[in-house]
Amino acid sequence: MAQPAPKAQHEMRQRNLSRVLHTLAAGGPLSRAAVAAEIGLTRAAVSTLVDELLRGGLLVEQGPGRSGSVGRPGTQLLLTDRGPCGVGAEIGVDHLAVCVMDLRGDVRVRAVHATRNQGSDPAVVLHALGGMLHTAAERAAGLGLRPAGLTVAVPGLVARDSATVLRAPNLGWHGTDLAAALPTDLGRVTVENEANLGALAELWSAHHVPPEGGPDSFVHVSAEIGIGSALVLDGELLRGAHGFAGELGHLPVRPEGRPCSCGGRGCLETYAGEEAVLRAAGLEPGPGVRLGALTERCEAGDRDALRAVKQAGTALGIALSGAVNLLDPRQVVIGGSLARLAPWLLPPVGRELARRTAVAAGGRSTPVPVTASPLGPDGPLLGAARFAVRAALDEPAGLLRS
Amino acid sequence: MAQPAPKAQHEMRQRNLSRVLHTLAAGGPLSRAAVAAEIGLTRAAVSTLVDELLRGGLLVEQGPGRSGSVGRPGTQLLLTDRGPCGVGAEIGVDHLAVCVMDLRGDVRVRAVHATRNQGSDPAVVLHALGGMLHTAAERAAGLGLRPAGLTVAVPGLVARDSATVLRAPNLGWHGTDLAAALPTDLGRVTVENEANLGALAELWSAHHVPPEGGPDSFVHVSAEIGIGSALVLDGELLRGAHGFAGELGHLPVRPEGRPCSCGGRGCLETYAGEEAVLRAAGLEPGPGVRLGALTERCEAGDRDALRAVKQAGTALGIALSGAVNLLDPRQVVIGGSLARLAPWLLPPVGRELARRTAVAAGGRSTPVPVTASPLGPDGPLLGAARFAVRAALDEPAGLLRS
DNA sequence: GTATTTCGTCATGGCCGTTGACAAATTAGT
DNA sequence: ACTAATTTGTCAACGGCCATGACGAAATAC
Repeated sequence: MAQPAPKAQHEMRQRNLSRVLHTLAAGGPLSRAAVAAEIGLTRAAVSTLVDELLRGGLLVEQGPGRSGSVGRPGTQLLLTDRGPCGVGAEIGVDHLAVCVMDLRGDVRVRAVHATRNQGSDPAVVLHALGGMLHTAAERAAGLGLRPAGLTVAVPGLVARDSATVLRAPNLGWHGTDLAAALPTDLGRVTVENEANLGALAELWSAHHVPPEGGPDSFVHVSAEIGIGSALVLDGELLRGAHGFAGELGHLPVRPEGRPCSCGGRGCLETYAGEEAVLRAAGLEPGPGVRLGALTERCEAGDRDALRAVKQAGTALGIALSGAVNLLDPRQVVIGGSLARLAPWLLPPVGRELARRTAVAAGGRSTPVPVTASPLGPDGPLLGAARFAVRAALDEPAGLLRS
Repeated sequence: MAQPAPKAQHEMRQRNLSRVLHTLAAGGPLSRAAVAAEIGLTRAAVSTLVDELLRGGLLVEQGPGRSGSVGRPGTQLLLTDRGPCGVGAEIGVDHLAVCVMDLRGDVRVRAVHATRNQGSDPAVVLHALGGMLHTAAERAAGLGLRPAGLTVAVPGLVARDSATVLRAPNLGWHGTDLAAALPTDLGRVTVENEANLGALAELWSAHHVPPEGGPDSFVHVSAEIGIGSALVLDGELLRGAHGFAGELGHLPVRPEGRPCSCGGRGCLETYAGEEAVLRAAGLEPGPGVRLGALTERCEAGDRDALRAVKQAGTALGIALSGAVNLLDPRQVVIGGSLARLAPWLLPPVGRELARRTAVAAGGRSTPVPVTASPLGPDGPLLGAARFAVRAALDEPAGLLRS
């Protein structure tokens, strides 16, 4: 009674419109007939859907395209590069970043500011971010783009309402409602953990080829100051009952080992966290001394650095073998700023995984492949923007102009 | 062209029929109006759906029911206790079991045979099981029930096709196609890991109350000879990319500890597996000497037994804290034959979890609750039967008679 | 140049949920 | 006891949406 009963028919139409959009987003230019074959509707039905999307300005027609096969060539359909777009933002420990992505997935506007956000006042940071978003939106408007949604990547735990930062120790924020403090003219605001968005960027990126049978599953490891991970299982991000899933950094690696700030003992973070690794390499952690410095030393062949990374890799491998035994993912992806350490990190990780999962997981002959994400540190920002784009494609009704 | 294009309209109808059935399965007797309110359709639409299901013999009307509120009382609808039913079977290490469940979820026929299946010939065991299924189906027919599907619980890894047992070390089976070797007159045959079915039984059982906001997430621990677990995340069972998810027994607990049969070191199984615990308690593992014997000693206050269980609980707690940090479940459930050890197992498990996850998981004040499943060793069999029932309810088209 | 194949469109039809109204059955109030 | 109010289940009319089948259009194959 309260709400006017969701009309199952309209829902079906919306879903089919959305399926056309997603099919074109995934498969490049396609003809109506190809779309129909892909989503299992008839050509006639797809025609009406496409007409509606063309009139709404979400699709454009390219002239007849392919030849090489018999029959009349189809008119190629493409998502527009004008009109609605997604906006992504990233609040890092030492930078702010913003980018605007059109429906095709191309980044059209991008800006980064180096700032020091550790222990900062949320209001100040969010004001600065708001300014960046404002100028980015203006530049987008110059390209004929209008923002349809904003997604913000933060290095911390986000409540399941996707609006409030519960705990971001590296920023010093607790219980900050970002959605309320950011511009309202960019559409719905979604806040998400940066590791999660990095994993989604990996899942949705063009280089990522899903396995033959259905959606992918992988563990995506990243490291800002702590060690985080994101779990993509059957093509879906696992957020956890409270939104805390993926705390790889606190998997016990040596149960009675070093005490950890979390109150436990022997957590992965105390062996492979940034601070621990830097110390092991003989570097004094501090502002400016981050993983980048370690990477340089490794590239230079510094023995202490190499040894420290190897030890961290071993610890990471032990924790990951737990995750692999538990989740049976198709692969493990090293992303974020850790990706740059991959040349030295992957061998020990792979070694531990091979030791500890080969037979356990049912005698599979080849252990889980471990790869480094080519997106590297760009993952969270790109993932945020694409998250906004996909959210827009999910609701065509709100996008159709006129 | 090959297949006649799935008609999206029929699919909608099927889904709505199924939603009516599931609503009644979950919510006991309801009126048409109540069903309509529950699934968000109009009363008129639900009326046509219900008529179809009544004519098909899947529902029955009870006389007008509730009073106590104003207005005309609705005629109560109920799933039939005749007609289609689900069949569950369990192949254990030392028993075979079969049960028949009607659409309401009531067990109507049940049979257990003690047999020794360790290292057995699959053909012999499956022949015996086939005989039990045959007599169970006959008894079901006497009650007016006709089997609509069979689900088999096995203590081993099952391929993602849900038909083939890849590896069941306790039975000594490898690559056995069960679906092909069982009676074909019981409907579609599904094979599933017993731990997974135990977890689903827990998820679907009447005593299980889902959290206010959406579906539940939990880790369900069980132990046949090895230590297995099943992961229910957001109301869905996680099977893993190869069907091997939940191998809790091979999480590293002491990375350089005891060598494990899997080739790794310090796996949970080497500390908390049945054989390890029995030895630690001073019992010689062997046929007939199983966890039951240990339970008796604990009940009798045997110090060695109590100490062994406590140590196992500590190891289990360490492994589980890894799982909890990674997955952020709403609770941990101890099921299967382990449930009987719960009085002695839960304290050390809870202690380790409290130490190692309290702050890590974002400062939540109360650690994850750990409970014992009241279903105990019945879980897998009941889960199998209910799995078959739910599969039937998912496809009303195949159930409607005449 | 004709046959074949494929594409996109059109008119028709069927299915299905909604809308709005109505009779039936019960409770609340006088 | 009688009326008003409320809720239930049903019916007829309506509208939306996809399927069907046929058609012209545009390319290739022989």
